[in-house]
Amino acid sequence: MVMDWLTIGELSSRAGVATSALRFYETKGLIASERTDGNQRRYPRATLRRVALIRAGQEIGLSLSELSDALATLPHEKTPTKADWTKLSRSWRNRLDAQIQEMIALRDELSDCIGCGCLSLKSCAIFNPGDAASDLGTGPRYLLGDSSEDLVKR
Amino acid sequence: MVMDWLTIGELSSRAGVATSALRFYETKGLIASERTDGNQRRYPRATLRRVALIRAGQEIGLSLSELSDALATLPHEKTPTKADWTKLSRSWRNRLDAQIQEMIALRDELSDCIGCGCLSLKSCAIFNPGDAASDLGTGPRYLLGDSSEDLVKR
DNA sequence: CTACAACTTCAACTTAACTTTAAGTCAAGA
DNA sequence: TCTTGACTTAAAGTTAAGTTGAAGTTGTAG
Repeated sequence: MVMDWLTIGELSSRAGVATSALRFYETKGLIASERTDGNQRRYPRATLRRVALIRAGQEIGLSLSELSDALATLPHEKTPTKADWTKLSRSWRNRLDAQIQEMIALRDELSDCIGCGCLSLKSCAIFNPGDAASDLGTGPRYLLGDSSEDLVKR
Repeated sequence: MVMDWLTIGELSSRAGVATSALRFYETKGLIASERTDGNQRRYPRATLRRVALIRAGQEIGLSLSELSDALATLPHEKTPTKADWTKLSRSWRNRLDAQIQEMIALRDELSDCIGCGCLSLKSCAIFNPGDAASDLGTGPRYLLGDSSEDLVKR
């Protein structure tokens, strides 16, 4: 007795995602459903894989809005093709690679720091405002004209 | 004319952190200040380095509450010793190393995925609920008794 | 002594990704 | 038919790490 349409509860337990999250994804346009006469959601089976992609993408570090863009190219009612997936997974892997490179660079800087004991912060890349400022848009930023000299004195 | 105490504005521009953030850090106990007769904050010079440590720790991916624990061992009014810093930076590097290892594992799984085209998700570690569930406490989790079979059929 | 920049507190707002609650409707087994 | 459990919506709550704004006070240069 294979169901072609899943209730939100079925999708929830099979995909391992709370119903509230599924409704939330739907408001964001990440997934889509049809309605019964009684106004209840029914999801096509392909949504199962769509949700799996969302989870995988989040694992990689993608935000829902980024995922929204990525999934926009895939059909809602059909399982994505091999080509679809190859394209997606390749770009995700590249992203991961870049993230890994960044973290390795950070670790190497930190290793240098340990060596210098950070009693002379001047030589310590991790404390260098110039570097640290290239972070997220919001949050603390180093102001123009600042130098790490200030951290060094005394 | 070296000042031994910094106003919040001075600390802000020298550390590259907004005054609002500094007040916020103070409410969290990450930094501490004395007050003038007129109730204005004055920070000891060592706070400069403390804020630098906070920034560096955030860069590593630590939350403020984790940093709170880490900084709790350091004196507020004095520059940390070489031993203090060595201990801290070593543990941070280990943490970074672990993060890097996790990401490399994820990338390798994803690489396998690309190979298999993910038309047989069964062999695809990245879609495996058992793995994905070991994530953050909040957010979507895979429920007991689920298997990735559900994602595979059809 | 007067301006005015810099400071003060407190409360409300921001974003992401959901969860929780309230109040009510639908579906299905006994 | 009745009784549950599953579903519906809308609004409010959650956490992190701050930012913003309002209303008032302090410090200092001229």
